[in-house]
Amino acid sequence: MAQPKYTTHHGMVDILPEEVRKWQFLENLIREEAEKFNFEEIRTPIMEQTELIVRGLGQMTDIVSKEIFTFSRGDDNYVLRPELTAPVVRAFVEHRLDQRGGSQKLYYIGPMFRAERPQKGRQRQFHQFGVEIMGSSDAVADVEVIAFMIHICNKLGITNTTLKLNSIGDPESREVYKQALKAHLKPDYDKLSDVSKKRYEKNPLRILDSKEEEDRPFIETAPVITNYLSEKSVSHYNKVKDYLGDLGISFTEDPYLVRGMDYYTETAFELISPDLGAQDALAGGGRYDLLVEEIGGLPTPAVGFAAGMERLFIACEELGIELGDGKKVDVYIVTLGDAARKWGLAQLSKFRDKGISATMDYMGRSMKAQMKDANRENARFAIIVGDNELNEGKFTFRDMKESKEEALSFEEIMEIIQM
RNA sequence: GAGCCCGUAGCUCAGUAGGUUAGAGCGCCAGGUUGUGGCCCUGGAGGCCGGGGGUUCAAGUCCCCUCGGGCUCCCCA
Repeated sequence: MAQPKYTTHHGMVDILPEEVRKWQFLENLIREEAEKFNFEEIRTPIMEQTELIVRGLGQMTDIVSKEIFTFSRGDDNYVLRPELTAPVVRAFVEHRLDQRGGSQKLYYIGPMFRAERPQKGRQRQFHQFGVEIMGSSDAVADVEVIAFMIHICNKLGITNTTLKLNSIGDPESREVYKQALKAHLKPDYDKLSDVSKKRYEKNPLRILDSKEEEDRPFIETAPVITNYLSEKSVSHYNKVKDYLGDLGISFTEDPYLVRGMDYYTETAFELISPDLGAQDALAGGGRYDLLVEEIGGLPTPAVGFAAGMERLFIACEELGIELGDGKKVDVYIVTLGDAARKWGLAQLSKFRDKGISATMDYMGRSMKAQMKDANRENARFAIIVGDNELNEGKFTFRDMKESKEEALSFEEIMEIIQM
């Protein structure tokens, strides 16, 4: 096919009507279930101040250093939001949501932007939903967040996932661990893979995540972060595991699980699916007890997660799960001649006023073509109108599924459809 | 930023060792049924074979460049 003159930007996709049905289904599900958990929706702008994202996620993170879309206008620096935790925290601080009392339970759905090379389960504009609980340091909050994440997957029918769990403690103990890890790797530095060498100074924790075969022996013998946690961190982590057990949520402890944003503390988790290909994380999250203060608010512990909506669709697809219904309409008015056409147009609003969906042909086509169209639109009923019907006040009312029809007055037709 | 694979109708794809006006199925439009869908039959529209250059008497088919897409590494949802 000749390439069209105008196309979407690289990594950005149109969502066409058939697909939108799935999206609406998922969005509705998320909203319904979030309400059951007593989360409230929050919506923030697509663009934020660049400084917020840089400070929030960390200057050295991959997202900030190479994946954000930024531009400026006058003195203002804009960034297309790459995630929503930092913006939600910004809103929390800006509007003093802490003053509403108690802990704040928020959820969100919307597009995010990262300038990466697209591949399966990865786009430059993609969609996430997620929740944030702000103000509680209790392990109950961690577990509710995780429970909601799993709950949505279960509702969709995605049950073959693995919950990976870890605690990365507080910054102080993490720093101690980092030094211990580097000390462990130093003698064998030359044998490490190239990527791991680069990470050695920049972000040694990520070496634990390495998929390179040559790093294996050194990772296996490496010290484990769990042994470097403070008493408080250990206690918190144990409670999380305990409560998860009470809820019957199984998990796999992964002491090598390290997440990408600097703001994470204590609990870290990921939900992995075997159906996603290389990008196997359906959702991920954790605690960020220091972020609110970092952004200028009062010290406020918080925990949250984000899930990739496109990835949920991929998982559903692989599992053969169909989301949403096909298109359909209650009534299709088939008209013959100008008078019938005029009449049909006027009746449409009468149906719609009663909550009945109705449509008709806009192209002045033959009756056969209109019937074909009614079939394609999945109409439940067709009303056929010509001069005869108009004169007699009786219309041909056809049940498309049953292939039965009879002559009825408009009032009788209304009555039947409303049943 | 690096690597691998792929670009023929709206969609899924055929196109023989390079050789006359480029094909199929589905979809779309119309007719077969002078006022009736889903099945069937017939016909039609729709392709500068992603674009440019080269080799050749001849290129969808071979070579180079370029654009676009997919997947992978890195990293993340």
